[in-house]
Amino acid sequence: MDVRTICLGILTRGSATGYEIKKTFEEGSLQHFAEASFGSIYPALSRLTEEALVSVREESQEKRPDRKVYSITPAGRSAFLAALMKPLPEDRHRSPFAFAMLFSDLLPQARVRALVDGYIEQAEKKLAQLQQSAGGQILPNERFAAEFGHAMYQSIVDFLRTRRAEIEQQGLQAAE
Amino acid sequence: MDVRTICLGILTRGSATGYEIKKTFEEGSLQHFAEASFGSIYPALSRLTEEALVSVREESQEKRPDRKVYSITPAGRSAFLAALMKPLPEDRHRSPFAFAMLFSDLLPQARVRALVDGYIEQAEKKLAQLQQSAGGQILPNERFAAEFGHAMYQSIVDFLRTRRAEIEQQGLQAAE
DNA sequence: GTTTGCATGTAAACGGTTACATGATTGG
DNA sequence: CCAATCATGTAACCGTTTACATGCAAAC
Repeated sequence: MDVRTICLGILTRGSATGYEIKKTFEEGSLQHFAEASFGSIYPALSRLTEEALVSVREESQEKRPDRKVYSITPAGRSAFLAALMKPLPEDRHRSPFAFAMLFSDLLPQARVRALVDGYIEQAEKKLAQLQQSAGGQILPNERFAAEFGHAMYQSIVDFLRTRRAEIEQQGLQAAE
Repeated sequence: MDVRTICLGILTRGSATGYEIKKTFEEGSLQHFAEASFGSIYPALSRLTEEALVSVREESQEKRPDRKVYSITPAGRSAFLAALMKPLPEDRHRSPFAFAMLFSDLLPQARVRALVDGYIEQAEKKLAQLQQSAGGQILPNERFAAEFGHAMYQSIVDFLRTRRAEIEQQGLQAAE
C-alpha cells in the first residue's frame, strides 16, 4: 500500500498535519502493518493537494512552528474508496530473522541465542503495545486490526518459546 | 535483508545459477520471508563476482541456454557470516489487507466479504505449501523456518475464521 | 544543558521492480 | 499450437529512506 493511499485513509478519519499522520503510523493499531517516513509523507501530501484530493489550511501558531492541516476532499474520498475496491497488493512478511535462522548451523550458539531472545523480547513489546491500543476506546475495526496483529505476534512468541531450545542447539558449539 | 546477502546465503548450501537462486526463493521454506526478482539477482551476482565473494564457472549446455554456475568463496562465506553477526534489520509485516480492514466501515459489505474470503484462501494455500515443504527431507533449520511460517499463517487463518462474521458486519449494507 | 517534541521540507542515494530483448525445448 | 521451462541480462522507472536544513519550547 503506497504512502499516498495510506495518507488518504488516515485523513478519512479527520484532518491532520503531515506530522500527525506520521504519529498515527507510529502509535496506532496499524503500526505493525504499514509505515512511512517524512520524506515520503510530505511529497505525497503536496501531490495530493495538486490533484485536489486533499485541501490545506495553514495555521500560524504561537510558540510552535506553523502547521498545514490537510483535509480530504470528496474527490479524495472517492479515490480512496476506488483504491480499496481494486485488487490489493499481497501482504509481504519480510523476516531477516527467519532468514538468519535458516543458517543457524553456521552461527555460534551464543549468537543464535541472542537472536532468538532479542526477537522474543521485541515481539512481546509489540504485544504489549497492541494490547494497550486495543484496550482504549477505539472503533470496532481498529480493534479488529489491533487484535489481528496481536494474534500474529502471540503465535510467533508461542512458537519461539516452545522451540527455543531446539533451534539454539543448531548453533555451533564454541571452540574450546 | 538485501538480495546480495540472500544470494550469498543460498550459495552456502551449494553452487547455483541465478535462475536456480530465484527458484529457491519461490519454492523453499523461506518463500514467505524473502523474495527477489531477476532484475536484482543478476546484478547482485555480478557485483559479488567482482568483489570475489563468489566465483563463476560457465557451462555450455546442449539444447539449453548456457548457464553460469556461481559458487561462494571463502571470502564470501566470511562476508555472509559477518552480515549475520551484525544487528539484523527488523522484520516488516506489510499488510494492505489489515489496512483495508481498518476502513471496512466505508466499504460495501460484499467487498469486505470478498477481501476476507480471498485472504483466508490465500493463507490456506501457503499453509499447504509450507506443510508440504516441512514434510520432505530437509535440514532441521529449514524445517524450523517452514514451521515458523506455518505457525504464523495458521494463527491468521484461525483468527479470521472466528472473526469473519463480525468484521463483515462492519461493511456498508448495500442500498436497496 | 541536553534531549525530546513540534513542524516542514528538499535532495541525493538506494534498492528494487517491471518491462524488454532473445531463443530453444518440452509438455499439455 | 501454445504455454511453460530453462537461461541471462539491461534500462528505465519507482517509491522510499536517509541525511540535511532550520528553529523554538518544554521537559528532564
